[in-house]
Parts: sequence; structure tokens; C-alpha cells
Amino acid sequence: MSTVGKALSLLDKLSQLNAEPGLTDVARLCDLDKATARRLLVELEKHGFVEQDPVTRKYRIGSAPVRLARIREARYPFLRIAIPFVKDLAETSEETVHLSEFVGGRLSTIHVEDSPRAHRVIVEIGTPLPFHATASGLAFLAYCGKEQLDAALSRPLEAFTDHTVTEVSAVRRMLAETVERGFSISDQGLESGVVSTAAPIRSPTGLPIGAIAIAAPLVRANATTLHDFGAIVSATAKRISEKYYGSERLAGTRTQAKGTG
Amino acid sequence: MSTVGKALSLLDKLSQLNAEPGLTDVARLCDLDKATARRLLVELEKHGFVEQDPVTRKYRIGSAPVRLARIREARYPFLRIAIPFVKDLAETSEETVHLSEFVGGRLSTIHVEDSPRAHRVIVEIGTPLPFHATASGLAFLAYCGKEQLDAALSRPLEAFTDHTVTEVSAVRRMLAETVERGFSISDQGLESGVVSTAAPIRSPTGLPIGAIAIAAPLVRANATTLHDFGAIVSATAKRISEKYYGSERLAGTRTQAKGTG
DNA sequence: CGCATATGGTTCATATATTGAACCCATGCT
DNA sequence: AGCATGGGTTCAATATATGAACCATATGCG
Repeated sequence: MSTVGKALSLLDKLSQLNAEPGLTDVARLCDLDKATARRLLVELEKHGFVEQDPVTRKYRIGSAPVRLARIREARYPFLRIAIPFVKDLAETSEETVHLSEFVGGRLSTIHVEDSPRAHRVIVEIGTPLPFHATASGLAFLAYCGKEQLDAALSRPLEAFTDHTVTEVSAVRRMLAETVERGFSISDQGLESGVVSTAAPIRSPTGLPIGAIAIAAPLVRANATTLHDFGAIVSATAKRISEKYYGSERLAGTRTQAKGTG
Repeated sequence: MSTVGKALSLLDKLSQLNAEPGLTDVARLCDLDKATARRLLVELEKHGFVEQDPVTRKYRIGSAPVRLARIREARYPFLRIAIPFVKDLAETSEETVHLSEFVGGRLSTIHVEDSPRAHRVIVEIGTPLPFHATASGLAFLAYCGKEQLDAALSRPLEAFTDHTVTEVSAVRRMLAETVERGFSISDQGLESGVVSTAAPIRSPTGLPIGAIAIAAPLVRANATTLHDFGAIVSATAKRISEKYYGSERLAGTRTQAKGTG
């Protein structure tokens, strides 16, 4: 793998941790030599992509991505456009709603609106969503290109619960159903006691760029409500896509506007 | 320079452009061979850090930083904490207020709240702030370590306007004044007709991590208002710092909480 | 139309940056 | 003291990155 690939994977790994790792941890997790890990970390730190805690010497994500993200969002305001819809959906469904985006070959949660109820599903920002075991993943796969699909189904499908569907043929059947219905269903595929419905957010080319999902505790998810959820999640996904791609893009010919500080 | 350094610099360059560059542009801007630029771009794209427009073949910042930024902000919510203060300041001052962060050796604008007035200063997110020519930069330099200071003053100081102070000794005097006052002033250092005051946002170690600044049109900035602005910007900076560093940090020992999709 | 120019993209021998085993140095534990 | 663990460094060996030259396509122009 190229060196920058290693560096970016390191960053990715770092983002998936819920505790700050030390040098040795990083090296182990990324399967790198300590010296290599260090050089990458130092280089990433130089540019603000990682930060080393001066006292604990642990490493964490730096603030450079925040800067880049703001620029990206200023030009391609996916979150800004999508979040109001996610909020609406959370209010009307009274369940946890989350938004994911396909980035670097994986589907990751980028926003969550919690259910107002006490008994609710918790999703954390940054959570990677396995394709075969989540409604979001299925919604994505159902509409993505052959290449992505094969990549997702070629490696062994992990069983996260007793209900996880791990047979490729069964997953393919679920994808066909998803296309038919317009939304996907995951019955406790990732977490026991949690049922979700999701729909893909698609670009004008038809290819999905992410998904929006409603996750409800099993006890509140009978067939009727599930299909109601499916219908609104699918409608919402469509509206997000329309607004995002319909919105006038500032890109290209913008006039220079310098400020001062 | 290391390969990852080049890749990250490329990303940085990309973030500073206001139009999407093609392969040749990227190579030229980053002073790289076309082949090298391409390999870096491909690698960055693989990980979602850049995106290539499928029709124009131009390159732009991808969505990976958005994901990382969300994670970073969930743990170290600098923007979430600071933005309300910035808004307040913009309302009370009735001038444009902007927030910058020191990242990768540069001070960059990460948030802006516009003045409600018709005649106002425009600052764009992502704008890099030259240290010697902006109030934010001076505020930062006045409190940063010797190393950073020397780095900033060692290279030739560009004159952006007729008023830009480009003599190192004069800049040092301004820094001394800044420390004395508790806030910095830039009189048309970057843009003619614009005067700014700024104060550093400092970590508990005393070192600045960024700055907050008020930028006003010259006509509205007499000595009195300027000093009033300086006082409130300095007080605000202090409060942001207290809230940011005082706020309980979730980092370290968080319990795993998986969701579903 | 045909030529010239520009841009996106690729190849492969060469040069250079990356690698990792072994190392040092603290700190903390027994 | 002795040992273990973790952060960080060194330098010869080697894998990786580089760039001049290349191809292909597209756009402009007389």
C-alpha cells in the first residue's frame, strides 16, 4: 500500500477508536512498525490532522479536518441540507434517525437525531455501518454499482447477532425486495432488539451517496409501523437528494472576497 | 518532503482554491509532476479526501474530512462552544466577527458571523490569515511560543496594502502593545478600509489555539469604538477558552455504544 | 478540414523516501 | 535493584515514489 494510503488508514483507524491510543497502540492497530507509525503520526500532526496530547502523549484526531469540512460544507452543504429533514423525521417518527455517507469505501454515520423517548436506540457519530447487517447498508447496496456490490459481498459476512443474515444469496434477495419496496429493512442485523428501515440518498446519476435510516426498538416495530416508517424515510431521502442536487452550486466561478483579521 | 506531507499539502492547497482545479492545475500549484499529483489524488480519492467530478474531471475536497470533523467536534467541541459567543459578539458589535484556529502552521478562518449592516466586511471560511497583517495573526503571535514566532517573522512579510506593516521590529512593537492591551489591532493590514481587533483563545498552558476578531469598515472604527471592541473581544476570547477547557471532556473512558442502521 | 495546442492520464528505469530490527531512555511495578 | 512497558530514535536494506517521455482525446483556429 502507498505511504499516503497508510497515513490515511491510520487516520481512519484513529477515528474509529473511542479512547485515545498511544504510539504502540497505533502501531499495533494499523499493523505498522512503531517507527513507521511514528513518522506518519508526526507528519499528520505537522498538518493538523492528528494532535498529540502534550501530557498523556496519546494521539487524537486534529482540527485540520474541521477546517476542511467547513470548506467542503460551504460548497457542498450536504449536512446543512440534510439535517433539517433528519430532525423532522425524528420528530414525526419519535424514533432515532441517522444519516450516513459513503466515504472511502465504507458507510459511516455522520449525523444522528435521537428519539425523544426514554427507551430508544443509541447511534454514535462515526459508527461504520456494515453493508449486509444494517438497513442503511442494504439501502446503499440495493442501488450501488456492481463493483461496490461485489466488493461488499465478496468478503465474509460477519454475524453480529443471531439474526444477522450472512448468506450472500439471502442478502441479494433482501436487496431485490429493497428495490421493490423502495426502502430496506434490517431486523436485528447489527444489534439485538433493534429494527431499522432505510432509504438511499442518490445522486442524479442514480448512484447512492449515503442513506437515511430510522432505528426503533423491536417492541415498537410491528409490520404496520415499519412500513409507515419505510414510506416516510424513502420520501425523505428523495427530498434530501432533490434539495441537495437541486440547490444552486456555488462552485466554479466565484469572485474572490478577501477579508481581514 | 515526505510523501504524506505532499499529499496533505495538496489537500491544503485544494482547500484554498475557490475554483476546482484540473490535474494540470494541481500539479502546477503544488509544484509536483503530473504523474505524482495524479497518484496522490487517486490515493486521496480512495479514502474520500478528494472527489473527482465525473463529468468535468476536476478535483475537489471530499467528504472524509466531514466525517472526521464530526468525530473531532463530538469529543472536542470547539466550534459548538465558540459559535454562540461569536454570534453574540456579532450582534452586540454589529460588525463582522470571525473565529480562526491555528492548524498546520497557519491560522485559518473556521467560522464567520456577518455584520447585520449593509456596509460590512466580508470574510470567507477557510481564509488563511497572514500573521503580521491581521489582528488575529498578531493576537496569536503575541502569545505563542518563540519557535512559532520566529517561524512567522523569519520569512519576508508581504505587503497587502499601503498600510501593511512589513518591518519585523515594527511588528514586534505591535506584539508588545497587544500583550499590554490584551487585544491586537490591525489597521488595514490585509485590506484597505478595514480595521480589526482580535484576542487569542488560549489553552490552559497559555499557548493560543486560535483567535477571535471583529472586523469593521474604517469609517465606523474610531479610537473609542475600537477600544470598546477590543475589550469585548478580549473578554469573549477568555470566556470561550474557559468554557472549552472547563467543559467536561468525554475523552478517554467512554463506554462502547453500538447502534444499528 | 487538418494542424496545433492543451489537458487528462499512463509507463518504466531511476532515484529516493520508507522500513523495521535493534537500540536508548524514562517511568512504574515487584 | 531488577524487570517490564511504552515512547521515541537510528541506519542499512529495500520497497516505493518519481518524472521524462509517452498516448489519447478534446478544443481552438486558419
